Amino acid sequence: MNFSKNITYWYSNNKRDLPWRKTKNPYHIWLSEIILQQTQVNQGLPFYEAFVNHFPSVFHLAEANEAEVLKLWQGLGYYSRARNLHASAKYVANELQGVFPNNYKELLKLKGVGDYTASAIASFCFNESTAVVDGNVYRVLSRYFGIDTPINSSKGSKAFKALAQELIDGNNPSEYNQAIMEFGAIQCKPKNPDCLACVFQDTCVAFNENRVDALPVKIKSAKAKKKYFNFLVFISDDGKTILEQREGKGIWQNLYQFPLIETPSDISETVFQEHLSAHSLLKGQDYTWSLYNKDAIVHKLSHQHLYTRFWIINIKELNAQTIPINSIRDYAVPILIGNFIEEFSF
DNA sequence: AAAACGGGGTT
DNA sequence: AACCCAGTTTT
Repeated sequence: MNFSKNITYWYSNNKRDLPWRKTKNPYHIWLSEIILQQTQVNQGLPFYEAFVNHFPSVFHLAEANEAEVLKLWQGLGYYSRARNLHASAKYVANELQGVFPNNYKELLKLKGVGDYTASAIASFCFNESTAVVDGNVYRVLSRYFGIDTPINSSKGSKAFKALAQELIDGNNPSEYNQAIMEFGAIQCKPKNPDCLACVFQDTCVAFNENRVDALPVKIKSAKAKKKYFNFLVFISDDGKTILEQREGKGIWQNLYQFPLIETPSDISETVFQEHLSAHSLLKGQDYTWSLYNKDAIVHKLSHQHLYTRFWIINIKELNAQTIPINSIRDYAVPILIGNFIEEFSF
């Protein structure tokens, strides 16, 4: 029994029952793969159901507004995935008459579809023998073969892709690709893998050399930078507030937020008062304000730690583009804002 | 080659 | 606090 046969057999006995495993429809597989990028199955599952229900076909998705797509994506993170998903849906619907590309090379042309996702769709839907290499595959291969090349180096990504491609079962690339990922997800886990009940115990290099905990090797990323966000939650006497759409580069592109004052460090109420006095929206206006959260809310992204304060500003009238507070839940917002909206009694 | 890009779960 | 997740794109 070789590696591929063994792992495919393990899969047939241990795989989870997941909705995208009941279909070969490339639209559904594509949706699931984009949603699952850097996202655990349990987190992605409800979003997959929501997208399939809300957009039953690629044409429904293509005809939606980006705002609607972002709203449904709210809370899942990496919002470029949603923007690229929508752009690619338009491309498939309008340029390809709704017919998905049926091979790795053409799939790679879709925005948001890289090497992993193109390989996944090509193999799952069209039985093309292209190996997937995701975080699970890196872990399983580095341990089984005892490879300590950093998985996130360019040398490593090429080497592991080549190895995976050598190992793929050409007779059943779909099952094999899913098998090695599932094996990594539920048995050859990052921490406390179940080596004592592993079918590869005899031949796993890491297990036999006691190097399981040392593999895979990964180059450490830079520490997260701290940022200081002050959100201005305006409340007018006639029930309105202000939401602004984020634009340009950076986090949360095209999502909405309360007007933001970013400062180089955490600020006191005294310093905040100075910012407010200089604010264009409030020139010559009567208003009262209060700080919602005495301790900064720390919102942790992979590369930034956001120290956040919400400042409530009551004002008679707003001379700016406003929205009715009772429609605030229609807008796609970062979960940091969404949590505040749910928590705060307007 | 390195950094940017979210949010949630585990250890 | 560090690490990980069915990665991709930009710098």
